[in-house]
Amino acid sequence: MHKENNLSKNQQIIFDLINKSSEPLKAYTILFNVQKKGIKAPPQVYRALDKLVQTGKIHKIESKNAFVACRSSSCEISKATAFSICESCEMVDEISDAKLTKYLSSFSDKKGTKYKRFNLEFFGLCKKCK
Amino acid sequence: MHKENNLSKNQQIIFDLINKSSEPLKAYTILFNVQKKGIKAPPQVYRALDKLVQTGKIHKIESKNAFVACRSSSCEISKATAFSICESCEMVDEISDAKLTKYLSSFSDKKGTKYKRFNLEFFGLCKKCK
DNA sequence: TTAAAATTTGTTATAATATAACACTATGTA
DNA sequence: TACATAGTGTTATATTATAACAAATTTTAA
Ligand SMILES: [Zn+2]
Ligand SMILES: [Zn+2]
Ligand SMILES: [Zn+2]
Ligand SMILES: [Zn+2]
Repeated sequence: MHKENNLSKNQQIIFDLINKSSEPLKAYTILFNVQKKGIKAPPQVYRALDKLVQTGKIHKIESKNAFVACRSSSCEISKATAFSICESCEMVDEISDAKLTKYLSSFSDKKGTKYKRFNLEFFGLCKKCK
Repeated sequence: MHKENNLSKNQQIIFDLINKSSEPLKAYTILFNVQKKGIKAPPQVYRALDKLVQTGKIHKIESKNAFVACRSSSCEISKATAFSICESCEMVDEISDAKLTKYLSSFSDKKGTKYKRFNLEFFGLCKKCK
């Protein structure tokens, strides 16, 4: 019986919470919300988050220290992430743009160096806030 | 006598330190290194950092919670920042690439929304580490 | 020049984010 | 089975960042 790509109990609880959320969740907000399910301490949350990030189920929004579920068809297990972030309402959307992904994935700097991963964060006002 | 775009004493001390550094500096590393100059507490460091970021003299590397001096001719007071980050030696370089800046500054998402600022971080191995 | 306004500083305390370390349990593999 | 790998629970602590308040300095403009 080989291992399916299944999540462990804590990983599933935390993924479900993030996946249902319409906004990025912070680690301690997550902790507070899963305490009734038996997850009581920060390391339990951070370990699950680490694993979910590694496997591309969620992403960390670095400028906010918060986490969102992956919604992209082109991020390719987190090698190529792009987000739009509203500076007014804090809403975050993952950008799925094959052309953008291709452009950045093939980018090479002035020394000709190519990179194996990127993370891009756009800031502005979302449709609702404009 | 109008205000030149000069830095205050603490701002200058902290900028000099970051500017001389060949690697990103963290806030508490900075604090430790400027204590002999009379800057004794975290708020003094964070206030100077905030101001230096606002004025585009330095940038925060979000994935590392660390700060580097601006070295770009095309970041336009931090509206368009791009960095390469070595996953082995932790080296960070600001990318100055007019074409990249132009491409991303004019990017609009599927709803036609444009953004006023972006931050891009590339990850890989630097020349030395390859 | 002088008084109000804005900025910067110094200081103490505390909030928010993240990891170390260790003992133990569950699951996958041979 | 037995070994390895991954996940869990727990306590303590490290790291990053801000709140709040008083004082000093610099800028602006009457
Ligand atoms: Zn994704
Ligand atoms: Zn908004
Ligand atoms: Zn710059
Ligand atoms: Zn390197």
